[in-house]
Amino acid sequence: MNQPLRMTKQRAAVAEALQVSDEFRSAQQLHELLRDRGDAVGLATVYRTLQALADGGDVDVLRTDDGEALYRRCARTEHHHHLVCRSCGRAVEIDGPTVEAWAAEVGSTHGFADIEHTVELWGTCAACRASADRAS
Amino acid sequence: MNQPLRMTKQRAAVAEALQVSDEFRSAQQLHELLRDRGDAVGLATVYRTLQALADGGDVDVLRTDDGEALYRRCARTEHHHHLVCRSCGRAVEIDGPTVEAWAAEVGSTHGFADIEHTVELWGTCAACRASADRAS
DNA sequence: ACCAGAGTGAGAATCGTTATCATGACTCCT
DNA sequence: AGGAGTCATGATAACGATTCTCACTCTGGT
Ligand SMILES: [Mn+2]
Ligand SMILES: [Mn+2]
Ligand SMILES: [Zn+2]
Ligand SMILES: [Zn+2]
Repeated sequence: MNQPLRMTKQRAAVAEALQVSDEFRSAQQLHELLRDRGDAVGLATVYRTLQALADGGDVDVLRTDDGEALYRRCARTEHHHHLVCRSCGRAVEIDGPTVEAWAAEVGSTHGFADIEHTVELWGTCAACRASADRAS
Repeated sequence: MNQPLRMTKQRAAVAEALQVSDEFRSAQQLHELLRDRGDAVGLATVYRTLQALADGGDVDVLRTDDGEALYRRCARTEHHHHLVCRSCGRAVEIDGPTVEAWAAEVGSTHGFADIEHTVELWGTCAACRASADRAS
């Protein structure tokens, strides 16, 4: 039922690139990153691989304010949320202890089913704040 | 400094369309809706108007899982969140009493500044559930 | 009525993402 | 090793949402 999912050097390269950085990256950023590093991989393959990883729950995906998808290999595989730096993508994994229950309750209270929730925090990390100061 | 913002029949039509429905709608949906209703408005104008309304805080914007922007004129103008039906866009305005404080705290704890948060709940409303049953 | 300038809209241009499809790589069998 | 069958890749075309252009049309104030 499930395709074998072969391990190719391309897929390995994409996975590697994700391991390395702790930041959320777009498909295109990863594509460039790989090109620069020498492990050129077709853009289409980058997208395909990311999608596969996302479907398998191996990478987290979130959307920028303007709709661009960002990917990150998180340390934790269980459900969690993020505090992401708007300018560099650096992210911290966080829990919303109360949020989980609250979401489910609010949902059923209003007669909705199959509730899912989106909870992401955005901010500017200390490092980016520092370099912004330097530039002013 | 701020342009006058003239009232044209197009802007009125878009605003009207938003008043009417209680559901989150995409720019294109609104465009069609207006065309059908007789008040044809150029797609570009629909986008421009929605953007202006959003900037002015008069409509709320949220992003679909696949990045499409949805707009809704909410009853409340203060900060709030939504429980949205995945299939019809119907939405309920909700508060995340604890969430607000939690978000700010988590942010500063990790050295992030200018914290913003995204909290949206998705589900299937009772009405859509009913019509889904009927179809099976 | 008149005019300066904001607003409009058809269509071109962007841009992220997905679909095609011919070519290449891998697996398994003989 | 040789070959069939299958999955994967990648250049490129296609898409879909959104934005940009720019010539033309209104609005609002005098
Ligand atoms: Mn959660
Ligand atoms: Mn909030
Ligand atoms: Zn940063
Ligand atoms: Zn519904």
